Parts: sequence; C-alpha cells; structure tokens
Amino acid sequence: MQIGEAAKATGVSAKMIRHYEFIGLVPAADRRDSNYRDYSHHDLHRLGFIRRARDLGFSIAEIRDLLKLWGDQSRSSKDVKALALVHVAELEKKIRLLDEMRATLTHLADACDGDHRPDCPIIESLAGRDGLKLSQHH
Amino acid sequence: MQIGEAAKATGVSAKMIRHYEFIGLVPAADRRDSNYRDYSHHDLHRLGFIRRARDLGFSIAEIRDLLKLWGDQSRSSKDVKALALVHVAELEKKIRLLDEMRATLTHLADACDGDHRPDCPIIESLAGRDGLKLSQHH
DNA sequence: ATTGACCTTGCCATTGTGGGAAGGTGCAGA
DNA sequence: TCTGCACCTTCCCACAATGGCAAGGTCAAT
Repeated sequence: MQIGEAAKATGVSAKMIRHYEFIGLVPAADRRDSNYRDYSHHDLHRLGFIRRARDLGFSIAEIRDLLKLWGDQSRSSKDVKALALVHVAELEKKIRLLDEMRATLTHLADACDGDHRPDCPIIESLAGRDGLKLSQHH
Repeated sequence: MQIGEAAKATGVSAKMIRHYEFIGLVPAADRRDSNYRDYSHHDLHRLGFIRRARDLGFSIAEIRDLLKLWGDQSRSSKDVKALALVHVAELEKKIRLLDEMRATLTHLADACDGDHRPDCPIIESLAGRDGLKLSQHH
C-alpha cells in the first residue's frame, strides 16, 4: 500500500506520515523498487493509533510514551492510566486558562454598549485605565 | 528607559519587545547614541496594552486591529465589541474541543482499573479495538 | 509516446516564545 | 586606568504540527 492510500486509511496526511518517520515516531517504511514507501497492515495500525492519540490532544512526546507502553507486554494498566491522567490534568489547565479569558472578555463585552459612540470599556481596560480588572495569566 | 526596564515595567520580555518592533506591532523605538533602544511612557503604555490583550488570548493579528481601534477617534464601541465577541467565539470553540478530549479521556481512564495487570481500555481504544468510541475532531 | 495521478526530496511559512553566540556600552570599584 | 559585570546589540536556531510549493521520478492507461 502506498502512502496516499495509507493516509486515506488512517486519517494521517501523507505529509505527516513522512514527518513521523523523520522524527522516529514510526520506523522507516519499506521501499519498493520505485523507492515508493510501502505500508503493511501493521504500519497502518500504528498510524491509526497515533491519529487517535492526537485526536485526544496527546503531544508527540506523550504519544512516543504511549507507543512504548502499547508494545510493552510487561506494562501494567496503572502506567497507562497515570499517563492518561497527567494529560487530563494538562487539558484541564488549558481549559481553565481559556475559560478565565472567556469570562473576563465576556464581562468586558457585557459592559460595552456596542453602539455608535466611541466609549468602550474593552479598549479602556486594555489601555490600563482599569476599573474592570484583567486576569493575569503567566 | 532602556529595554530591560521597559520589559519589567510592562511584563513583555525584551526579546518580545524587539520582536514586536520587527513585525511592526510597535513603531521602531528611539535610539540613544549608544544605539540602545529608548522607551517613553507612551511606548510603555502601548506595550502594556499589548500584554493585556495577549493575556486575554488575542492573536497578534487581532491585537493589530485592536491597536488601530485604540488610536481611532472615530471608531464606535460597536467595532470593538464585535472584535471582542469574535474572539470570545474562538475561545469557546477551543474550550469545546479541549473539553471533548477531556471527557473522552476521562471516560477511558474511569474504565481502566489502573492496577498491576496489563489489560487497559485506554490503550485498547487507541489501538482501534474500540468498544468506547473516540471523538473525531477535524 | 503522452498525459495525469501519484510518488520522491527539500525548503519555506506559520505562531509565539526562548536560547545562545559574538560583540558593543556603561558604570563602579581597585 | 584597567577590569569586570551587567546590560545592550544583531543574528541564527529551536520548539510543535502542519501545510504548501517546486523540481523531478514512476506508473498506468490511452
């Protein structure tokens, strides 16, 4: 199976498949005489695993660890769960940050008349004449 | 005021101040004889505005627009509010995506015993033997 | 033999930030 | 005055993930 078909089958673009090979996330694919990459069912399985992990927001580094655990007969489910929970915590942190931004900006927007006049608490707050406090991330 | 002090005063790193100058987000700073950049209160005010906008998650492109609106006497608060609400919608979209990931992964982790045995629904789900459906983003 | 769809490598762009090297400046203390 | 340190300058590299483009090779069907 050549790379385009593998891409369709797994939902990982050909570009990214090559990239994952380059960074060592997947082993170098077999080559035909034409030098075209050739993918087996086993390869597709691995790529599918990677795509699903990416869909869950795992980073490349985390996926590297997941792949190791996947291939490790002696691993315990505790190891996998720990990794997953770390990622859940990361997701929650990101969500919290974004939600603070959302809340602050929503408050500012609520306080803004949104009419033809120039007065605007949003701009004033950004400008530092601050009645409405802005949250301080990082 | 030289760049390090300006950085401390505004919370924007010297590195980023130079970068913002390079991409034209702030005008080129005045220079002393030494070629050191020299910042006025006016400059600090602009940098502070930028930092607060970044803290609210606005992109550089959006901040560019906000700065235009800031300096525009004839703008209406409607224009600012519209921009802010677009950004709120972006934030909400990101939050929604992350929260789907969080929920899916939390379900998987709940279904995982997390003990010494190797059987793990998380890995199995990633591997595609899927009883528990994974969400399909993009 | 030509066309068109696919593949190959390689380089550039994005977004926002940090790191570091190599060298200039400015001030304070011996 | 010389030395050292802290700061500044520019320039290049890196990250994570992805896309795009260009110049060329391959293959199947016409």
